[in-house]
Amino acid sequence: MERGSQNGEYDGRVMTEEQMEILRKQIAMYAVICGQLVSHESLSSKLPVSSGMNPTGGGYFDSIVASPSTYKISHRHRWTPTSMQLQIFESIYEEGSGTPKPQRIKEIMMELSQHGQVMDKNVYNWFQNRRPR
Amino acid sequence: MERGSQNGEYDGRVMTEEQMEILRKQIAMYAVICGQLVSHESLSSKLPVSSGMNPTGGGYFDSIVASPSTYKISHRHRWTPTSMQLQIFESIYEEGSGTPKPQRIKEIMMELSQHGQVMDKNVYNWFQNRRPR
DNA sequence: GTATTATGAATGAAGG
DNA sequence: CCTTCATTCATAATAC
Repeated sequence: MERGSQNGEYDGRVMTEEQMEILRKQIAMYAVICGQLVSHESLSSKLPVSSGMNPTGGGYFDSIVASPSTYKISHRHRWTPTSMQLQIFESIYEEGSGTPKPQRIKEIMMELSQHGQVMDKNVYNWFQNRRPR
Repeated sequence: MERGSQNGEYDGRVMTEEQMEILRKQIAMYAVICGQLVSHESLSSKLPVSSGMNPTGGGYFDSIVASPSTYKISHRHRWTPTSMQLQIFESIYEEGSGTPKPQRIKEIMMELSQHGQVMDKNVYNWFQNRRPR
């Protein structure tokens, strides 16, 4: 569907088919590895893939991003509101009543999307986080 | 359609942010599972088990997190399922309809406790939270 | 380039 | 169930 932008100034939602293919392969590889590990859990043998994953609690995306450098899809893992969106957020926040209802969230999202890409969840999270901090 | 451009337009977009998120979660989960299984093979004595260890109630990833020395893990205030428990949760969730009855909760808790400390309430909460999110 | 801070996001738990 | 709050984790932004 339309995402409300006429200016193409964001690139966070772009994924090429090459990148999708990498993801597919990674998932397939993990599936195979897990299957093998579950089946032969007691038959310890060295895994060929330890470089591909980062079990030390770190990045989800590292192994994806760590692919060939021709990808322009920079590290836009996390949404950041534009300054205009922030102003709107703040003014709505001022007028009241905590975290808006889902219907209201949707409306706010629609308004914000005039000023940059945004999803319902982003709006929800913003209000959830705004109050305590 | 041409889609060879690397100039910053999104003409090659074939995947939405939501879809990317799903893939990302899949990969993350596999990474955790693999990490857990690998640890289990080589460091089986360090796995959190039900034998009364881990009084803070969280198996968490302690066995796979090569914990940064500066981070204090000792007090974990909220329960976190181990990856093995998560697998069990998910498979039960797949076959089931909604939140289980108290008796069933108890059974599930017993099974899960083979893989880390857990209480009835944790199981209940997990099923309560699983659907909306 | 590395360390720190601010804040987006995920999720366990409580309340209605 | 659904909504709300608290805690924690991850990371973009910033300071060093």
